[in-house]
Amino acid sequence: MPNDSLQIGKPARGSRTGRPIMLLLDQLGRRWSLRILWELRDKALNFRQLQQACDGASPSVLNTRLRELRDLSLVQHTSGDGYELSQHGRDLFQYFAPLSAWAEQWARSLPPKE
Amino acid sequence: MPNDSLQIGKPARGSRTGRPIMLLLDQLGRRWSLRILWELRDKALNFRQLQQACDGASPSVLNTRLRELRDLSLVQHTSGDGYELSQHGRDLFQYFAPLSAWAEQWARSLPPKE
DNA sequence: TTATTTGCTACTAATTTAGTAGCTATGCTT
DNA sequence: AAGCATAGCTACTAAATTAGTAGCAAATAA
Repeated sequence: MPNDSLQIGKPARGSRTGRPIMLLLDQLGRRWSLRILWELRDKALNFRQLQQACDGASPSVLNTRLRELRDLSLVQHTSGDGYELSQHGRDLFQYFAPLSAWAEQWARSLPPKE
Repeated sequence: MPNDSLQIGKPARGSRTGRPIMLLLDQLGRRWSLRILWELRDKALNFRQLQQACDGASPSVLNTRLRELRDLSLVQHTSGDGYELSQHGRDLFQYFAPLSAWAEQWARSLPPKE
């Protein structure tokens, strides 16, 4: 089982530097990463609940993404409640929390049919 | 030329709702999206400069991504300077600006070799 | 013991992205 | 005007990622 998780120091996919911000942008740019953090924002979800919350994302990608996010200490798996944001995950989420409101405004200003 | 850009109201890839936040998370979860916004954060870059800044991302994806981001009014193409963040793009970037510093802290706290 | 739930793994198909080449339009420069 | 350079791509194939479906093993519940 190959582990393709990102690592500090080890350059991210398509980045030669390995700088933390690049690592982060790379990870968040992988499909379902942001969504997972979003769905776990205020409650733990078990694997299948999370899968549903993510519109039925396939278990293989979801599992891969969860492994990566756990490796990066953004998500953790508890025995009782399933998956939840770790302390780092919650810290990070602070920055994204306002995005929902922002997106509503933004969307209203977009030209229709687009 | 098929246009696969995301649209408000039209559900995002893998989302049935079409809610703006889902649209946004979907777009930002596409490869190079976040990176492009990041690289354009404080200066305009022309196509090839942007390509270099993005570690040589292939022109085909880059162009696709730029088209999507332009459709979503996050990036704009000026005749003189190339690509730059639009007003919306700059607004959005505000939320990401602190991530670099955050990522540095986060990285330090990660277990080594991981 | 049997059934359910949970967290996956395995596999193939489809889609996305990478990588490379090169075309077109525009603007120099000579 | 002819040639060269630059910018913004398009086209194409190959590789990698993600989707979609089936189902298994361990833990829990009945």
